[in-house]
Parts: sequence; C-alpha cells; structure tokens
Amino acid sequence: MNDHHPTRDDLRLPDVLLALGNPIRLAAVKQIATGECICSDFVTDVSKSTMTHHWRVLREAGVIQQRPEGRVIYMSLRQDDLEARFPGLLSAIFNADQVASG
Amino acid sequence: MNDHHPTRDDLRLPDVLLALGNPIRLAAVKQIATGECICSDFVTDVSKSTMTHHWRVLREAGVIQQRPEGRVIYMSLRQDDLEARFPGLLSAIFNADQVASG
DNA sequence: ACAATTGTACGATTCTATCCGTACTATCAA
DNA sequence: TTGATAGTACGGATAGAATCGTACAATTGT
Repeated sequence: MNDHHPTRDDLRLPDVLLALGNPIRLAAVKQIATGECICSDFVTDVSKSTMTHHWRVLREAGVIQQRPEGRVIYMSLRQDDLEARFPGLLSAIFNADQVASG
Repeated sequence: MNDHHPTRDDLRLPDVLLALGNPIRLAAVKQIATGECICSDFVTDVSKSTMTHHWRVLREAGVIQQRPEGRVIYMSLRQDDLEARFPGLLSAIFNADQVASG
C-alpha cells in the first residue's frame, strides 16, 4: 500500500475542495465522519479498484487517514488537521448537506 | 452570451466545491468577493477564452452572477444564495485562505 | 498447506478539464 | 461608418479523472 499522507502544513485548500467535489467521495467522507470505516464499507456503486482510486485522492488531499490493521484498512477523518488549517470548513460542508439534497 | 444561472434550489454542493477546487477560479472568486469585477480584470495568466471557460464553470455552479452592461460583464458573488444553502461555507473558504498559502 | 478475504497495482478505456488560437458579435466612441 | 474594446463560441490539442477487469500481495482461518 502506498501510504503517503501529507503533513498538516502541506494541506492545500484547492486540493481539499477538489477531493470533496465528487459525489462519491463526499458521501464517503460524510460516512467516515460518523465513525471509523473500512474500505469495503463503500464498495456498492463502483468497483473495488475504483474506490481504491477515490481513497487515494482523499488521502493525498489530506482529508482522510488510512490505518492498515491486519487485512483491513481503517479510515478516519483528519478533522483536527483540517480544522487547524481550514477552520469551519468541514462543519460547513457537513451542515450544508443537511440543508438540501446536494 | 450563454447566461444560464441555476436557481438557489438547484445549487449542488459537489458542483460548488469542484468549481472552487481550482486555483485560478478560487483566486478569481476571492477577488470578486472584495467587490464587483469585470472579466478583463483577470486576463493575466491565461487567455481570454480560457477565462471565459472558468466563468462558465463558476456561473453554472451558481458561485457567481454575471450581469452584462454595455460592453462589459459585471460579476458578483452569489453570497446570499450560497449562504442560504451552504451556511458558513464561503466564510470558511475565505478565512481558510488567510491561514496559510493554499 | 490451502482457501478465503481485503485490499492494491497496473493497463486500458472513456470521459472531462484545461488551455489556446481564431473567428465572431455587440457596444461604444470618433 | 469605421475602428477599438470586451467578451463569447467553436474546434482542437493535451492532460487528467473515473472506471473497470485482471493480476497480485498480505493476512487469517481451517
């Protein structure tokens, strides 16, 4: 597994917005925000290899953290890092999605 | 000019994030947020026709409003609509950008 | 040792974005 | 009416994103 995670200082807002600007990834991130998940929790609409691609995008943008453990990979939101660099962004995005459909 | 603007209810978060997830467009929107602009204020790094493309993306995502007047097109942020649908999002994005470089 | 599970890596394909130049339209000013 | 200005539209080039299938690696349970 290619496990490169950017440091907090290396997070870039356009990259984060781009990563979240995809319906599949946005939905995945919302789900992860409710608690740690493993990859296979999301293989429904698209194939395994497609989800691997989306996890990579989210990881490289610094949105999620991947923690391999045995056969599975636990994923969590990098909430503290995102809040430090982009205060209010995540809550605005999660709150926004409650307001209306998309 | 193709002047289609989505209604407030038609705004979609992934489209907005995608539109803002581009350095040129993000910089343009930050500039527009400080006051109304015309297209040619931004033709520096890229060509006129490229900026036309970026304005279209921002307009169709519902981020900006274009108002033709004579020979020029005034552009403004759709701040009220964005705030109504995605409260706190714009301020988080503008605030984020003050925190660090990108 | 073997099979099942979980996920990655890679190559191919298709679709979309970015970007430019050129041609064009509309407005304004002389 | 002629020319300058501000911008769009279109076609084409290049690059990147999304998707899949197949093949592979690592771990776990039998």
